[in-house]
Amino acid sequence: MPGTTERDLIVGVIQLANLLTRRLAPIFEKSKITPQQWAVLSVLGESEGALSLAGLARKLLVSKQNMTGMVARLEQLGLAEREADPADLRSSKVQLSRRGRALVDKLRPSYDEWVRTLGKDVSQRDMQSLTRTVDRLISELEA
Amino acid sequence: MPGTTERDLIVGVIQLANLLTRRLAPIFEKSKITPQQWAVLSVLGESEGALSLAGLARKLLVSKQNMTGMVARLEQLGLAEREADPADLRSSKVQLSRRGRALVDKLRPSYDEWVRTLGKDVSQRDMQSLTRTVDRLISELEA
DNA sequence: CATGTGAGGTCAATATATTGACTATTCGGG
DNA sequence: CCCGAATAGTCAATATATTGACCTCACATG
Repeated sequence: MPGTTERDLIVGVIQLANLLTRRLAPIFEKSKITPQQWAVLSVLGESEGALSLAGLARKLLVSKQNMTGMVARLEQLGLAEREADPADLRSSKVQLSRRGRALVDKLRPSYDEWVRTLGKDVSQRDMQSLTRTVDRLISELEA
Repeated sequence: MPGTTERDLIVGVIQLANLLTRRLAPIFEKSKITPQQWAVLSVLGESEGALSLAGLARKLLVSKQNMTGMVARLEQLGLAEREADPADLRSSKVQLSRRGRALVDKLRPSYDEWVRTLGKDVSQRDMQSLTRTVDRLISELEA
């Protein structure tokens, strides 16, 4: 088959992740946040009460060191707040600031709409299959 | 459904990409290269003749600025070589060095084996569906 | 053949992400 | 009760990735 550039699944997933980030960025650009920052804010918005930094890192499957920086930047932007955890002197609790909450509420509809539009060239069945398989592979690789 | 933490497809794909990179790293660690460097070397290994930096960037769907750095590091490692393109004074051609070629040949089997083992908890049908849908979404987002 | 557009490449700034190394605190078992 | 192991967090180094700004060269159109 001449001309068929076999795209490796691994390379494909990494490229797709980069492309998603790139295409998503304009939605958040006016609010001066990045898609990854959105992911953190979104988790914070859905969590009852505050989360520890390590808890956030586990939920988003990134290293705690990475989360240290992410939260520091969100704090810098005035979107998240940290306070000491009285029950554990090592730990701190992170939560949305009032501005952070307002931003999440404001951006949520645009984000959801973008995600809905995403698979427009792909059948709903294939999109559901994709989500399921991605979750399975994540579980496999986490173990 | 209490306890069901809906994982967003976008977030899932990004997490999967990060996990794949993390789990793949040990294969390349002894050779002092990263999974992304492997991707570049692999493309160079399969291409007839040399590729321009911009051509490499297009093939791997990253910015030319990123590719500048990637190739510089591969050159630093003695795995790739650049030479001026006589047909275009702006451009240069990148190709594997002898050491680079040897490294690709050496690592190829381990990489292929790792990829084959990847979907062991997932049916072959779902893996093929995944590959197809990832490619479709990439096309959609590239447009 | 001159000029403007666009393509190839680099550099700088910044965000994301990893690991390694370290401190401080918690917690379980002897 | 105390001590070693595990957990929470930080800092530093490095790779990946983006955009913006800029230079050089190619090429088409007038």
